[in-house]
Amino acid sequence: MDFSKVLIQWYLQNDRDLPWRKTKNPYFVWLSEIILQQTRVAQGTPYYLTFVKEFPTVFELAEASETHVLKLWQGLGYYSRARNLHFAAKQVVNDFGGVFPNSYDKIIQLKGVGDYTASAISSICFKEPHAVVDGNVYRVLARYFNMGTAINSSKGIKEFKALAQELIDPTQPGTSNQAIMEFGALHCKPQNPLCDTCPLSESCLALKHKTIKELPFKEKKLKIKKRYFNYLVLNGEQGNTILTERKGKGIWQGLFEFPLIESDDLIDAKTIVNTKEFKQLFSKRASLSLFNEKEIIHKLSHQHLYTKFWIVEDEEVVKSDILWNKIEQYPVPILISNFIRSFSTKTD
DNA sequence: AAGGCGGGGTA
DNA sequence: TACCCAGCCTT
Repeated sequence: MDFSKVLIQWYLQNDRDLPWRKTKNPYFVWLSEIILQQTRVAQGTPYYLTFVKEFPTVFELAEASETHVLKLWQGLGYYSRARNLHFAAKQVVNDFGGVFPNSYDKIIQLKGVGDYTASAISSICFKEPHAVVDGNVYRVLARYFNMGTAINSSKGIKEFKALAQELIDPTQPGTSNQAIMEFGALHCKPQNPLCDTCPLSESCLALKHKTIKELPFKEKKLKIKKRYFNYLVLNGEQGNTILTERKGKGIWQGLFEFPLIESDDLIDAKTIVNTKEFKQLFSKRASLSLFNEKEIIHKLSHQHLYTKFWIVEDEEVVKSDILWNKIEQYPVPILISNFIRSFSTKTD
């Protein structure tokens, strides 16, 4: 039995019961694929259920506000996915007449859809023989064929895609694609793969050459940057505070946060009070107190945020129209969400 | 071709 | 701590 046949056989006996597998509606499959990009099934599943319920068709999603979409996405990370999802819903309505595109070439025109996602949707929903190559596929192929090519090099990307394309079962591309991914997720795992009970162990070259632990190979590691965030949290007498929306490039675009002063290093209250930003927002009689003695280190995949929350009391503050009891309407990063929870707990 | 983009699970 | 997760976009 050849490679794909073995995996499909394994898949039919071991597949998980996941909500998006109950449908071939491309809108739902698309939702699941975007949500699951760089995201574990366990983390993404509740978000999928929320989105399906809130936006039963692409029309509801297209007509929603971006803030609403981001609010439902809050906590899932990689927020450009949510903005692109919303944009793509409008593409489906405006460019495709509200009918979800039915081929790889059309699907990949949607914002936020690359080769992987277009291959997944077109194979699962429309039986087009496009092989998916996600993190699971890289791992399974690198090990089974003992391939040392870096999976994050342009050479590796082409090589693995071509190999996956050769191996796919063209008579059932959707099942074939899901089989190799599910096998990578559950059996040929990153750490401690289950080689003892592997249906491919007889012919797995990495197992034979004892290179399982080295594969798949990835080039270099990214360097983590340190940043220092000082949030100015107005604790207004009228139950009011200030939030601002992050715009432009960088992290958390479209999400809300308290007024932020970023510095090159840890700074004290006196330094903050003397900044232009602080003087613009608050009066001279404003008082400042540190909420967290030890800075909170919020870790993103590419930067560490050393964060202090400063509580500001100011009777004469001018621009403050956000009410604490409405603050949950705004999409905020987890860092801010965690603070709001501990702050409101403390002041209750 | 390289860098940016979250948050959480696992060992 | 280090790695990785149903990747994509911008420069």
